[in-house]
Amino acid sequence: MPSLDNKTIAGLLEETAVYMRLAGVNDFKAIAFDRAARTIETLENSIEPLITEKKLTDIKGIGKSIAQDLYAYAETGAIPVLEELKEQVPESLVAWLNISGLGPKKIYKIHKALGISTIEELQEKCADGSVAKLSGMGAKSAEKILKSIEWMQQFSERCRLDEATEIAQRFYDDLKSVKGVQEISIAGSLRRSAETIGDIDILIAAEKADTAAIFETFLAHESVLEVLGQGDTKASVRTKEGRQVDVRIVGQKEFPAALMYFTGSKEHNVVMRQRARDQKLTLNEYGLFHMDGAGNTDFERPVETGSEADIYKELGLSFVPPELREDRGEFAFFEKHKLDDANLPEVSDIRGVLHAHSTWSDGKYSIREMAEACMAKGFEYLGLTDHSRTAAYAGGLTIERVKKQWEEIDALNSEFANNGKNFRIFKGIESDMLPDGSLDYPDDILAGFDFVIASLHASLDMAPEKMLERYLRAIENPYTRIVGHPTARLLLKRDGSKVDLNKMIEAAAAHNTAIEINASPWRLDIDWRYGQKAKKEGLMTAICPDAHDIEGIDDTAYGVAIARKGWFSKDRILNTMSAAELQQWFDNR
DNA sequence: GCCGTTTTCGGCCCGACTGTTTTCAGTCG
Repeated sequence: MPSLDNKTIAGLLEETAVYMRLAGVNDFKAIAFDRAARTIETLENSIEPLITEKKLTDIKGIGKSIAQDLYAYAETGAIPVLEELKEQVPESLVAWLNISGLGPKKIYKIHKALGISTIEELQEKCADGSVAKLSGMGAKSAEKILKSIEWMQQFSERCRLDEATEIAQRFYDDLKSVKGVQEISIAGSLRRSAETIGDIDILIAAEKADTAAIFETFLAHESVLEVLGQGDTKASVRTKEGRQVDVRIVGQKEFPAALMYFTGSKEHNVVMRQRARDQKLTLNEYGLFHMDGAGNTDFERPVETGSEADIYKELGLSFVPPELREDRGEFAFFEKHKLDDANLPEVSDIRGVLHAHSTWSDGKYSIREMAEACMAKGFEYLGLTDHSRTAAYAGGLTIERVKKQWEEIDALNSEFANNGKNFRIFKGIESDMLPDGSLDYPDDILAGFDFVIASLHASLDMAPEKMLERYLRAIENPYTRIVGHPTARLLLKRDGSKVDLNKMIEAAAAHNTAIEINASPWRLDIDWRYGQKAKKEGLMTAICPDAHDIEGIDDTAYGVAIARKGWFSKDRILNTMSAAELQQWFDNR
C-alpha cells in the first residue's frame, strides 16, 4: 500500500507538473496540477479517507482526471501520467530548471536538438559552441548558462532568514541615505518572513532623474560580486555570499502598488488580481486601474490609492500584514475582520524567555549571566531548560546535577526578590523524548521542575507511525508542558522527522500541551504552514529562542514573525503571559 | 486540467528584461 499522506501526494502532483512543463504540454495543465498539489498540502485533515472513499472531486481544484490519477496511485503505487512523462523526459533534466536563464522550453529544445541530458554534457556543449548555434540561442545564452552552473555549484540556492536579513540590512542602510530616495522598503519573501530566502528584493521610490545615481550606489556596493543585469527600473547583483539582490525603482505614486506586488507572494497576488478583475479593475505593479473597452489596463484612469491598505480596501479587504500574504486563508479572514481581530503578537508582547541553556549543559553563559541579560532586555522571567541526562553529548544533567541546579536557581530567585527585582527563573528542562516516548527522568524528579519541554534529539528517522506514537506518549505525560522543535529539522541542512503534525496538533491541543515555535533561524519549527490547523484546534504555543548564549535570546524576533505567519494570536502564546499567569498554566495539567 | 449569479466552452495575472530577433519568445518574479 503506497503512502497516502498529504505531503507525499502533493509532492507527486508537483512532480507531475514539473515533468509536464519539461515535456511542453499545455502550461495550464501543469498549473492545474500545481494548484491541486498546493490545495492538498494545505488541507487540515488527512486526504486518505477521501481517496479510499473516492470522494476526491469534493475538493475544489481536483477534477475527474486528477482524481482518477490518485485512485490509480492508491492501487498501484504509481501515477500513470507521471510514469508516461518520465519515459519521455529524462530525470536528470529536472535539475536544469535550477539554472537561471533556462526554463522548460529551452531545456527541452537543447535536450532534443543535442541529445544530452546531464549538466556535465550541457557544460560541454555550451563550451564547444553547439548550444550557441541553436535557433533562439546565441553566444551570450551559452555563456550565461555556464556562469549560472558555476554559481549553482558554488552557492546554495537559498539561505536562512537571519542570513538574508543581515545582507538586506547592509544594502538598505546604504541606499536609504542616497540623495533622491523618497521611500525604501525590503520586499519579497524576506518582508513576508519566509523561513528561507532565495532572492532579496529592495524597492525604492524616486524621481526618474535620480534613478541613475541610486543604481550607481547599488552596483558599486562593497558586497557586490557581479552585476547580473540592469534596466531603467531594475538592477540585479550577486553578492559575495552568493545571494541575488534586486533593486527596483518606481515613482512615489506607484510605490504602494509596487510594494504590494514585489512583496507577493505570487499566490497572494494572483488572488488580488482576480479580485480586481471581478470589480472590472486591473491591478499591476503601478497601481489599480480601470480597464478600457477592450479589457486592457487604462493607465490614464487609475484608482487613487496612497497606501497598501487603500488597495486592500478598494478590493474589499482590511490590511493584510505581509507575513500572512500566502493565500492560506487571509482573504476569507480579512474580508470580515480587521487586523486587530487577528490579535497577532509583536516582539514587545513577549514578556519572558522560555527555552534557554546555560553552562550547566551546552550553553555559553552561567544561569546568572543569562538571567541578567534577560533582565537587561526587559524580560520578566527566564524558563531555563538545560539538556536532560540522555543528551550526554550536550552535557545533559544527571539527577544529582538537576538537584544542584535547583539549589542555584532558588538562591538566585531569592536574591532577585531581596533586591526588589521583579524577575523570576523557572526551573525547566529540555528532556529528551526517548524512543518509546517516555521522558528522561523518573516521575519524582519530573515533578520538581516548574515545566518540562519534551524534545526530539535522537532516533529521528523512525517510521512516521512509530514517531507519532512516541509523540503521543510524550504529550500524554502530565509533566510535559511544551513539545520542543517538533520535527527537529535544520533548515537547508536536514529534513525533520516525517511525523503527522496535524495529528500531533490535535493531541497536544486535547491534552492542553503547547507546541513551541522554536525561534532559532536554523529551525523555525513548528512550521507556520500548520498555523490554520493549530488555530482551529486551539493549540497553545510558546515562542522559544532556544538560546545557547546571550545573543541567541534575540532570535525571539524570528519566532514572533513565524508566530504571526502561523496565525497565532497573543492569547495562544504562553510567553505573552505574566510569570504568575504562566505558573498557573504550567500547574494546570 | 479545472471551473462557471455572464459561461459546459473558453478562458485561466501581468509587466520588465534579455537575447535573439527585426517583432518576439522565453524567463523571471
